[in-house]
Amino acid sequence: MRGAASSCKSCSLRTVCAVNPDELSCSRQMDDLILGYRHVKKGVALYRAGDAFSNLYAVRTGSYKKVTLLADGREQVTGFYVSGELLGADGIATDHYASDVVALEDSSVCVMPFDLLELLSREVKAVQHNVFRMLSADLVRESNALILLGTMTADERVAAFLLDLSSRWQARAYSPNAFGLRMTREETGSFLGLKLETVSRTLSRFQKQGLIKVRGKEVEILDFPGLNQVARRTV
Amino acid sequence: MRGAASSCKSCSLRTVCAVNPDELSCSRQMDDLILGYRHVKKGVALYRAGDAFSNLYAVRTGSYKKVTLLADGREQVTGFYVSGELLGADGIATDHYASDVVALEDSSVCVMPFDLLELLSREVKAVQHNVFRMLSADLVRESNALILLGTMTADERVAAFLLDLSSRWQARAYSPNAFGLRMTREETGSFLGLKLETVSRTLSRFQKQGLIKVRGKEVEILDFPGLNQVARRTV
DNA sequence: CGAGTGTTTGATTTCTGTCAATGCTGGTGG
DNA sequence: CCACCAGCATTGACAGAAATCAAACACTCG
Repeated sequence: MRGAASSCKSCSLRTVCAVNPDELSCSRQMDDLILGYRHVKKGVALYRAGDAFSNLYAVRTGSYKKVTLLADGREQVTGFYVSGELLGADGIATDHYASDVVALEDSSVCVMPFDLLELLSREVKAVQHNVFRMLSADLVRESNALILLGTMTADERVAAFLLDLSSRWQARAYSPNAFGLRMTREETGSFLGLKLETVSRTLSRFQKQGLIKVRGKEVEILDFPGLNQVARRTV
Repeated sequence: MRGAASSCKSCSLRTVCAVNPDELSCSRQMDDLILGYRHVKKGVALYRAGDAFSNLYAVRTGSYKKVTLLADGREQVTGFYVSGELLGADGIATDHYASDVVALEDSSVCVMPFDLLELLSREVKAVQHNVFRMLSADLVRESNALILLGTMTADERVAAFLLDLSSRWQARAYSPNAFGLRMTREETGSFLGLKLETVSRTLSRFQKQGLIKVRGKEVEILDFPGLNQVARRTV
């Protein structure tokens, strides 16, 4: 467990926090912003729906699922988050978080007290701009998820899901060809608006078609153009 | 067409712009912010995906649909917007709008140049806080739409849709019992992830069940508890 | 090594989409 | 003012995709 004294200069999220990672004056101020790290064990909630809102979080390590609950107990995974992504923005509107965020593996976050972030946003234009951009990017991400759920078939959803994961790993300098799914088939299905059996069947069929190789949670993409075609994207 | 000189004091959106509508100093500053009004004829786009981002818009009168396009030409309605609601936030992330927004009837918006909004946000804490809240509220709204598309049956979607419209009309001091749908069955279906025939059938069945009365675009809710039950909400 | 969770696969059902025909309504122009 | 037209809505019959129910299998973690 790292202390609050850790510097943002060593944080892989500097590019998230600062518009320009070379902009030292900014990242120095980010040091004031990051209260510290918080480690979250697999299966444990970073926060729960209804908790009083006070912090935004930036994923440092590991991965998380965001789960939204219905009144009748049904729940849906509304997002997966990996390093560099922002958590907690759904709490700003009502001063209470609107969802549960649970670690899919042992993970950690940077803790950013929102009042400090507001303060810093007022002082440093670049920080303000970046906070707005992060919130807006969240909106765009959710819009894309809406399209996925609203207009796509099961095949298209699974293909798009794999390609999305691939590009996110690539953006983090990991292999876009082979990666481990952190989530179960059920969680994947919940996110994609499908049942776990459908996800499993679809992955199996993709394998038969030579598009991918699956073995449990390990996935390898063998045919990107083919998968893109299934997802009906223009490469 | 009103000019830029119009005052926010006479704008129905003051409660959106200012945290506290009585806070005159704030609303005076909002006058500087609102560049002016823009009228949008039925069927005309307020902005299109890819347009350079420069303004946020607050709906003054009328109603709008937000449409997101897929690469292959398919499109989905990702939201309906009425007075007091915020448009354009999806453009912040990339400096280009990510969707089309089209007026469903002759409508108007307040134009808020984003750079001015950023400036004012840095100067006035209350404005900053409110902008964050509006963006966050957008996120929560989209999360709810995700749940609708991800876990609900056709009946539940249509019931939830009617109840959502009802509460939005009520919040604007219109009758929550009877209102006119501004959107076609096809647009409704696109938003709900259903085909227009399914929407039509479901509405007809709800009417047979005595839950609502439909006549074309006119809807009257006869049995709120019943409709809530169909939507599987806790009143 | 065993228990329990997670995954795969199969058989069947159900819901929603698709295709098709008809009807309504509001706007336009003669 | 009325008739016509085009877009929108309703309804029916049928097909198809994904859910459900069910069983067996594979990991992984004590």
